[in-house]
Amino acid sequence: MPNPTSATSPSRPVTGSDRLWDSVVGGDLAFLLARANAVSLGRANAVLAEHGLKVRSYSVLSLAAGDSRPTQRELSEFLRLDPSQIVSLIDELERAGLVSREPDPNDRRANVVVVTEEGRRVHAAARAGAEASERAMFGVLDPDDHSRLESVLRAIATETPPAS
Amino acid sequence: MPNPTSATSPSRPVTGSDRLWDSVVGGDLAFLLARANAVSLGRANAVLAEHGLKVRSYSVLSLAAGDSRPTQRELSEFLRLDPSQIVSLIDELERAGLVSREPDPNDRRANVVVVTEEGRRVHAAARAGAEASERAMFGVLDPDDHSRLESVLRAIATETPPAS
DNA sequence: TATTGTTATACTCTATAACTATA
DNA sequence: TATAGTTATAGAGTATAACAATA
Repeated sequence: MPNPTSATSPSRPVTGSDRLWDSVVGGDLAFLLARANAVSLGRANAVLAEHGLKVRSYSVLSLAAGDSRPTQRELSEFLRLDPSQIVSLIDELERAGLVSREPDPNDRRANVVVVTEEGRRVHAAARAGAEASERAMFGVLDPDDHSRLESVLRAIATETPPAS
Repeated sequence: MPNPTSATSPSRPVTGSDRLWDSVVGGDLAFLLARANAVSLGRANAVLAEHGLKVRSYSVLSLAAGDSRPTQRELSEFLRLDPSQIVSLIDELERAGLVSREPDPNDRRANVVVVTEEGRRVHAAARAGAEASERAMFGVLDPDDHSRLESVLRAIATETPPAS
């Protein structure tokens, strides 16, 4: 399979390194996945920065805004982040007045994360931006391809991690 | 769309955080992309570790093994890593005797990275492992879905990065 | 004894700037 | 004046262990 960039992105200034696409890694799905993710992450962070958020804090805010009253432990499991990282993310969101910690009535060890009114407003605005950015990347897909991509990614994403 | 993990990964122990899939992020393509990439990266690193490599060093080794004699600058551009990161990656590979730096006859400022015989052997073995691991993840796709996924990812991956 | 949130620490990654030798 | 490789450094991100309160 010959140089794919020249076919898919003809307007981009061609650099000398484009010839390296003709290598093993160039056709590697894992490599493309990493690349695509980097682009996606960069765009999302750029959009979210306008709302004082990053992908991480936006994820936590979204989950809090879902009114499911997650505990920090649940956030940690779901986002696959260490509990200590959740602490700093919530500290940050709490300082910004977007969420607050409430004691879990079922377990006095646990905190439950709830969104504030301000948090709801910021989340709504940030979500609109994030979705627009997502449409800019994935919107070209017809609904069929879109749902196919979603199910493929979900299948990989929900595979149990390497049994270490 | 209700809890997808229970549908796609029924054997995984169900944790309390699975209920959070019913949130905005749960259906977010960017989120799924990040997850899928994390899984893919983790598996690749686990496999490559058996050969003393990581994804980064394997990529450099692969490009060197492609006999295209890339300069460090080209590797930096292609892999989107800072030139200084390429330096340490090549230092590492050179110490392990897998690649060597040769002066570029066309430009005395530049080095060209070439694979050694030992590097070729290690690369062949590592590549076999990496491809097996890739088949374990993506092999379930029929050829049609496989090429569709490849073209979608490539399209996103080769988009020009956010015009900062 | 085990678990939740927390703190502290160290280690990897990433980004930036400066320097040299060439162009 | 600009570019290739290198070095140094600081920041972000990540992983680990320990601790107090609670289960």
